[in-house]
Amino acid sequence: MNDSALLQRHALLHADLNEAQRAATTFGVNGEAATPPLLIIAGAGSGKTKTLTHRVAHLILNGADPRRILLMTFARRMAAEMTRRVQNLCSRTTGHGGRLSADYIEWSGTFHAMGAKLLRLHAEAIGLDPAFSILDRTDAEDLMDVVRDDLGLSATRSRFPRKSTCLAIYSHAINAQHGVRDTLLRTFPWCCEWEEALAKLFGAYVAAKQAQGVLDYDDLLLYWAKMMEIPEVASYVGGRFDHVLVDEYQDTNVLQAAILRGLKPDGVGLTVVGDDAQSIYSFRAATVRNILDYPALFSPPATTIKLEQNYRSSPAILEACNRIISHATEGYAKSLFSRRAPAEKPVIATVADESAQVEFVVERILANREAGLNLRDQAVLMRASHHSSQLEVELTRRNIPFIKFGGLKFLEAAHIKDVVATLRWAENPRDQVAAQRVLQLLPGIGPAAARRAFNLLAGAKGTFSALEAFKAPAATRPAWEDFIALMNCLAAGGTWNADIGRVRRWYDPLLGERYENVSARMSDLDQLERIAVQHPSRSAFLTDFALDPPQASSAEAGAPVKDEDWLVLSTIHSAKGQEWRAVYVLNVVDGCIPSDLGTGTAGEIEEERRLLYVAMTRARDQLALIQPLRFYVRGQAIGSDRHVYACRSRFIQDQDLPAFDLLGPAPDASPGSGVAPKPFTVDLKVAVRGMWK
DNA sequence: CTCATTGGCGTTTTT
DNA sequence: CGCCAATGAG
Repeated sequence: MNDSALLQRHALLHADLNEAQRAATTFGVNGEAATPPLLIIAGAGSGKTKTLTHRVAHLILNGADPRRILLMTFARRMAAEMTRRVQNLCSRTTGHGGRLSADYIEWSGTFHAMGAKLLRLHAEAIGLDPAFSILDRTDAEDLMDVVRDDLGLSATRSRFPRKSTCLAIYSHAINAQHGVRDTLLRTFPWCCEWEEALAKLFGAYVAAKQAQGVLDYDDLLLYWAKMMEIPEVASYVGGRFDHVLVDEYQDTNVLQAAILRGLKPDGVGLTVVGDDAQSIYSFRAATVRNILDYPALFSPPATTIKLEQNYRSSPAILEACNRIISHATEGYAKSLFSRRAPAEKPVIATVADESAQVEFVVERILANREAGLNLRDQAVLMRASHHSSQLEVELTRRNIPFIKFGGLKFLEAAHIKDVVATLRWAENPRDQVAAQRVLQLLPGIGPAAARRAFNLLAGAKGTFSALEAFKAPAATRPAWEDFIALMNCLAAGGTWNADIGRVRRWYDPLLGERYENVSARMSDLDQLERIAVQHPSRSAFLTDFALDPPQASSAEAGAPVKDEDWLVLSTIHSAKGQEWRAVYVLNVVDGCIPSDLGTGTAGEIEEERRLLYVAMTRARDQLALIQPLRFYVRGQAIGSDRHVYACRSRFIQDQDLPAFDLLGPAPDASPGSGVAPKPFTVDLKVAVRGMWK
């Protein structure tokens, strides 16, 4: 291809970008010269993904080697989407895919996935077992529990933090890089009295992980960061990549920032993208300071480019969103604008209670479908996963297909964990959590026997035949030989295609005895099997499955939904980066948004505000915020009707109301204006919570 | 030591 | 109410 034709094609690549997008796409790309650090502040709906993919394509078309690009995104599916789009752009521009297959961007995924890949690659050099297994959160909690028992901390006159809290504290300490004391003071003040015991527990937890050759999620970042603290290693690893690009930078934590600094100390080749107004993961120790302080990290400081034109939402919706975020205490120096045609205002719908909310949402969804809007163009968002349970019942009853993101994951269903644990134990015989789980599936074996059997194995270098020496209880004996044969066979390896089938022949009968809903669970296992065989090896499958479990749970819908069209239900957190033509936000009341668990500090409240902002900015054409006036108190006898009244979310102030159409009984209207059951407004939830103090 | 039952406690978001 | 942990019977 001659030069002018090439130029034309490149012009094509940038043709549908606005000026700021084009600047961000081409910034610093100049032949062989170094690419200085860049920060792209991308407002909601401003074409962030488009800009980032164009930038990657632009880099490649200007000679960057795709194998030397590191592209980190927030979730695995965003990574897949992005590499696909990069490939499309490249092939569209060069005429053919040529050598620019998306496979060439080998280093694309979440921080955790990239950490796992890098650590496995260098495992031997840094003293890790290359076959390390990865503990998901519940596995890590279980291990924490085992260790806590060993230390005798369970016997304290109760009150010792529960295993999930222990892990949360540990995790926060790692990710924020604070000591136990600081972490407790800042984030878990009610656990301060246990500082010493917790420190001991964490030490033992780390030792246990190392003895068993397992890493938890935090280790994937921690060991990576530790690698980067050694200058030779840092420059070796950093030298592997010419360009490092990070999406959703506002939701990274200090450990991740340290990794980036280690990779690219002078910022050359580094691009980060994010929106400080959409930072919603501080519970995971993410800090908005990362993105705010990024430019000053380098000298000269990194260049900042802002994308402020919103292509997603109608002006009416955008106007409402801008108002909501404008109340944020930290000023966000950004003003989104839209050139889309005007459209209907977003709606605040006041309804009597949660049942009426369900009714309202379902009716609207169906009306929209009648009017030509597919179910998949619509989504229902909520603060907490369980807020949609009533709605799920109703959708099922009416045969409206839906898929739910967030909340309980496929991986967390007990029967799935059973099968995966079996594979994991075969892969890593030292993995105690997996071992205990598998052994206790056998009749007659409880925690104690499982432990004895596991210890037997530890002495025998992990050959499962050692289990023959185990004096199995009478109830176990009939099944024992077969079980050993199974594990031996799995451990021998080399038969990955048949592995799951083997496990299931052994496990399926047990499943019937242990659980209800056998057929639904069986079909989950079928699905697991389908996913599994798409992976080249057991190790690849286990890693992928721990880091990126299938998002949606099929528990609800049973079997039916292989339809083309389905409605999306999602937590606001899981809705990040997505958009729909019509969006419904449930329970826009104080106590839900903001959650009454998240109103401790001013910072927490600000994050809840951003959460509402994220929810609202997902909408393209239609947005409805639903506000039930009363909630039934949970945890009371059936038939009684204790309830509490709720107020509109504090984030929507009276002066914002002109940006909305108000439906139903006027929310927070002056007393006596037709809202019969609402002669006064109080938040009884505070009083009800007080009962627990 | 296992398995079933009772009683108490707390109740978000996720890689 | 639903989960988890401690308790009691076999």
